[in-house]
Amino acid sequence: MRVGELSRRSGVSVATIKYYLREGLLPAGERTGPNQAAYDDGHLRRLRMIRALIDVGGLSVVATRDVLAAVDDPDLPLFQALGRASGTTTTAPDAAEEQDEAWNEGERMLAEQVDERGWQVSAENPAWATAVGVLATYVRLGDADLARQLGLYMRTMEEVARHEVAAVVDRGDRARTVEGVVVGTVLGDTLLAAVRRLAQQHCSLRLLGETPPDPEG
Amino acid sequence: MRVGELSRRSGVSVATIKYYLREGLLPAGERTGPNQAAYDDGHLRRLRMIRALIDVGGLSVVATRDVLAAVDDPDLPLFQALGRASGTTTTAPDAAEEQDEAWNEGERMLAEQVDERGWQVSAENPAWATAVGVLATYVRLGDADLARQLGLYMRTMEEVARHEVAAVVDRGDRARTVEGVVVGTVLGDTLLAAVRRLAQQHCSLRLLGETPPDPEG
DNA sequence: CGTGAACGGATAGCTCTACTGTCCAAAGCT
DNA sequence: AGCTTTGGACAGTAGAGCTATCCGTTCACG
Repeated sequence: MRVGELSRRSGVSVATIKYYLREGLLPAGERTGPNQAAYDDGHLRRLRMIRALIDVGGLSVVATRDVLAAVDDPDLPLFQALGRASGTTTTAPDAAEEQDEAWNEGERMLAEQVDERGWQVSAENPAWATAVGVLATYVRLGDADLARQLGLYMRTMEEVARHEVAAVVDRGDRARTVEGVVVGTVLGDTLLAAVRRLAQQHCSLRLLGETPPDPEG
Repeated sequence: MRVGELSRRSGVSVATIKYYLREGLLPAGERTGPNQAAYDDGHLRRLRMIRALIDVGGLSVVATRDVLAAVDDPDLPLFQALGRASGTTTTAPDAAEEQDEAWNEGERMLAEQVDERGWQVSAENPAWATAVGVLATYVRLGDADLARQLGLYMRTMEEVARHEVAAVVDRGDRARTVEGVVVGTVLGDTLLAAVRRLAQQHCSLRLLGETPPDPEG
């Protein structure tokens, strides 16, 4: 198919498809002439993934490009492609921030918990800096007791991750597998956050007896 | 204190403080003359919160304004202020999207699980639409089996929410409590996502035996 | 074979967000 | 008195994410 059909079938405008081609999110079509190219179902699938990562996952165009590059790299260990994803999701802290007291306190908290739970993680994982940054922010805001939730978060996320990783091993096609992992991870963040809000509503109704927001009419 | 000191103590430039005042994120200082105003520690705390929500939580300026407005509204039930927060975090789906098959499928999945777990949540909660949107996206991408993780997510987030809600009830000052809840919820999303990445790395090393990314030198 | 739409490629322009800079007259400090 | 700072208004800026236009093919159809 050519770009017009790709546009019609994906719901993405031709101009935007051209933009994604320029930015390297979408691989070029197969050349069929000096200035003609053909696209296939792979391009269509890729395009739908791009829109999902951007619209639903909230990734930037650059982050999306990097994540997809990791998907396409056959040498990258599976979940490492994902560290890549998370690194592009959250902005890296500037060097200045890493030198203050709250940062050290946050890092201490995380290291302690990681050690206690016997997690095998590398400090190079961008998620490490992100987590420390959040904990440091709690400390700076004087809500350090919020950081006590860290143990709970680690316990529950370990269970989530165990299931997610287990659900992935039995697949065949690597490309499809990686795609599934990326989508599951990026969109999973959004889904988890939404489910958390629903759970909070449920639990606050249960425990605090706040009036339900439903006006019943 | 006046704006210069507020700037020095918060690390936010005077120009940006003026901008936040204009945009209604920061309440005006107490007038001490026709063109003079005084700010207090409350302003400083608020300013730090604004930076945390924007920089760490990833909220937009407008979303931050809305969340803070909910914090300031004494009539709003506690965790409903939060639904407000999540509503501004994720963009609402356009009406067109809600009419397609994948959307209905997603809504069916969520409703079934919510019913099964006996959750008391209202469909007006913006998190509902967000969750359905993610599930619908899974369906559209042909990764509907990812949606099977929904039960897992709901189970774990219920535990997280139960602890979070319980940790909140014993506080005294309502304003401080709401602040803590907002910070905990918004930054908690970021922290949970980062912890999930670390857990995924840990679990994938454990289960799949992928080589650790640490180059050891 | 002619003709009008669609194509790829390049480049310029647009809208929105989140600031940043400049100017002003009136305080404030010293 | 003289320099800085203030509150307030408003213009300008940089980057993100498209969108529009132009150009010289190329294709599809009569």
